[in-house]
Amino acid sequence: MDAYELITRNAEEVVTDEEVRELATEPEGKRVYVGYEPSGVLHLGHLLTANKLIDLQDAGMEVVVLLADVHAYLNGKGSFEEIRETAERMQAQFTAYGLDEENTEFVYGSEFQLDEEYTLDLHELELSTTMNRAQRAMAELQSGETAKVSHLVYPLMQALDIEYLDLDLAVGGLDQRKVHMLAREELPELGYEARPCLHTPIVADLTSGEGKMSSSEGITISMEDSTEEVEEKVNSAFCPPTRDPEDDLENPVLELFEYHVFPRFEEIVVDRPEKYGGDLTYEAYESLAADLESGELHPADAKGTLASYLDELIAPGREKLRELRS
RNA sequence: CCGCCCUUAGCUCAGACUGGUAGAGCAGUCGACUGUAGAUCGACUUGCCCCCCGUUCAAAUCGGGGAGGGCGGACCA
Repeated sequence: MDAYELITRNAEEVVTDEEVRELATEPEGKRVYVGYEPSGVLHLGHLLTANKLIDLQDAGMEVVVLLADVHAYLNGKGSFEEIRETAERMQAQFTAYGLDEENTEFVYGSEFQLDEEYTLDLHELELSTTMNRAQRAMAELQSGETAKVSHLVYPLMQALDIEYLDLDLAVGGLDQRKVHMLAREELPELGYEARPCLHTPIVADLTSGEGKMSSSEGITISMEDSTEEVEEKVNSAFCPPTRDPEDDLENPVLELFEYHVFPRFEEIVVDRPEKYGGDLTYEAYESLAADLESGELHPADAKGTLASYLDELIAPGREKLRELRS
């Protein structure tokens, strides 16, 4: 797999392709980032972008993880002390998950977002951005919630972070695209360079298969789930025996294979009783999806396999969490 | 500062005028059927009715006070 392919695999959107191709010609030392509001326990949503960071790391890029404590504060997530505590746990889980500790720079937002220069740039952005635009860019706002001033400042800071962290590429879920577009539009106004960005897909809800829904509602698998809980959750997932369900629905089991399992394992073995045909081995998502479609692979076997690989992925983080808590 | 509206199940809301301690839909849980899930049947669960005080035999409901949330208050139309 060449650098461009590795950088963009499983990406839902790349803005712009030309700019990212340019980065891919010389990925070494290029700085990329994802910002996360500190959370005590990582879930699949976090891990999806983390997978992309691992890809980028493998491509030779320098990964920056922003532990966005100031953003969390602006979003009403508690005191700085509480937020810092969860941020520390988050960092530990990321490294347990597989982000290379040597080559990952973990940065707290408060380390630079309170500096005078940053603040003045922020005010300049406030001056040139309408409330309407800022609110539409604010991905972390609960639907139905009415925005506080802090919620409008939030995306503007995200835009500035891209400059202040000296990045070459911004990464995030597709829900971040409006912020990134805001950044691309506004940074040049401040005399800074617009950076390319790359968006990961939003995986469908596990139980309903509804796509593009907020990841905060519904069941998700997290670092603190036990093996049994992972099995239960995966087993209760929506999984018609096809890769392309009707009515705008997705097959979340296949999506988890595609975005979470195949990127992290060389080969996937389906442990299947002789009665149903014995074990199956896959090296690529495509062949597994095709087998599910054809009926060669039964959803129940796919689920059992998915659960065990997901469990393997979260096991180190689960262990780390247990250490931290004792 | 002033005015209006809202607050009842996890969610969206009925119920208030005509007091008798709560309902629907969705969600959820459990079965049946499928070698998974869903769909479909069948059963079931859920409540400081925002808080306090008062009236009353009796208050989600009436009166007073308070809290939280939403919207509005120049001109123009």
